[in-house]
Amino acid sequence: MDEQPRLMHSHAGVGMTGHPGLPQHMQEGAGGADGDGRKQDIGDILQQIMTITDQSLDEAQARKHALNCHRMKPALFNVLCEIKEKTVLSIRGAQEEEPPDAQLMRLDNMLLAEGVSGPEKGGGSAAAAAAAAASGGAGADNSAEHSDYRAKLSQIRQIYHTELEKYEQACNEFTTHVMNLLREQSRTRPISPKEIERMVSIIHRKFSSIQMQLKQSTCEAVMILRSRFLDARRKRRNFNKQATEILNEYFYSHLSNPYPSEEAKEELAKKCSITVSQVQGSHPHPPIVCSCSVSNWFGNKRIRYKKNIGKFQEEANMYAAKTAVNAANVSSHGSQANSPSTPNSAGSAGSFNMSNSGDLFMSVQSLNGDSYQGAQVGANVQSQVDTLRHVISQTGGYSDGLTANQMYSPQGINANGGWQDATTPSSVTSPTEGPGSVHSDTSN
DNA sequence: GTCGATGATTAGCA
DNA sequence: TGCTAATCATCGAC
Repeated sequence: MDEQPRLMHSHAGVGMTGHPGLPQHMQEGAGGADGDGRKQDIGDILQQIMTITDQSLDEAQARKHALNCHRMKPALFNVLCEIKEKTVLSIRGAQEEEPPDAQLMRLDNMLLAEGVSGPEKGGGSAAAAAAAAASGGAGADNSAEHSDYRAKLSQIRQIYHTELEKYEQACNEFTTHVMNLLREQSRTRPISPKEIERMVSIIHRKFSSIQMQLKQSTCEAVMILRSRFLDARRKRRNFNKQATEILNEYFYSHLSNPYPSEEAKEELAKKCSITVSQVQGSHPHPPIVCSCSVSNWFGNKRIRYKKNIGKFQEEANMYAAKTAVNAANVSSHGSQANSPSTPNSAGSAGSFNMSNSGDLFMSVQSLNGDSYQGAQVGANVQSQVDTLRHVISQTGGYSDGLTANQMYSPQGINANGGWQDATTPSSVTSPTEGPGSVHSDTSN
């Protein structure tokens, strides 16, 4: 392998005036007595090179060896190298000078930031932290999501490193192979060490472009994972039946003013087990159990109820009855169960008690009321109203305020399309204030 | 795949 | 700041 440089150097500087490394007898031009003979030598060598492929392997090997040992070989090698250098390589060289790849740097930075490359971060990546912050802290369900995220990220990281290792190994192997091949080839072809170096750098570039693809794919995978995780909060999860029932109970029992206070919302959220995964992302203070979804729910409910009262009538009816029955039960047990506080009122939990009866009355009455817009009151409503009246009269003694002749506005919605007293919903006097509030509600 | 229901988001308003 | 209204996007039944 090292024979070539040695051969080259052994002839270098021997009588060279023009081409370095070219023996003097080759530089003396066509003139002179032995000029023709030298031309003949070169011609012979070239001829042998040209016909080398036509020969058998053994013959070619022998020729090759003869050529390698030929006294003119180093000089010829140098000349060819020089010519090659001046033509092909100079063109190549101009293209090879590239600035450091900005995209590769970006990818590297991103992988580092995501914790895929570089030292492994104990708690996952910055993305995980950001995701945690975005989803409102460390809820129980979130920790599971985080661990899931971390596990997947770690998987990506592992794949990335395995692949990277493979690429590096393949790159080294291929480089060594090519270098060996070129060195071997340089015995018979004009391949200078410089060109070998250049070839190595070309190989490295090719491999780094493959590496960049790997990095790009990894970044994409991380982005997908991250977006999936971060957008999880955006995904809609239906509340379970129980939660919906609790919210509906509250809504229909506060129909005149379905604007729960913050405390009531939080209480409802707790009761409904509405978790941070259902938190509206824009809210700055999401507690572990958050009322934001409750706000959403009430907002949606109010709108949808108002838009299509008739459609919700049956539901209203059902919850009114349910609430009345609950109230009856509470009363019969001689205790006042607590329910989530009505707007800005002393709150209570558990099934909704008689404090809500004012709304219930209104709801029930409105089922029967002439002014009820679009109410499709079924034939059973009247009997239900009677039953409820009976129940309510037993529980709270509010029957005084409840007469079938009373006119109620459509479920508390005024002529302007808004709820009565809904201009300042959260500060409105609650119907829970007592029997008086029933009148105040119903008077609307 | 369609469609209604429904939770979430957004702009605009008071 | 909280509400309404419109809209988006997803779920779940069919």
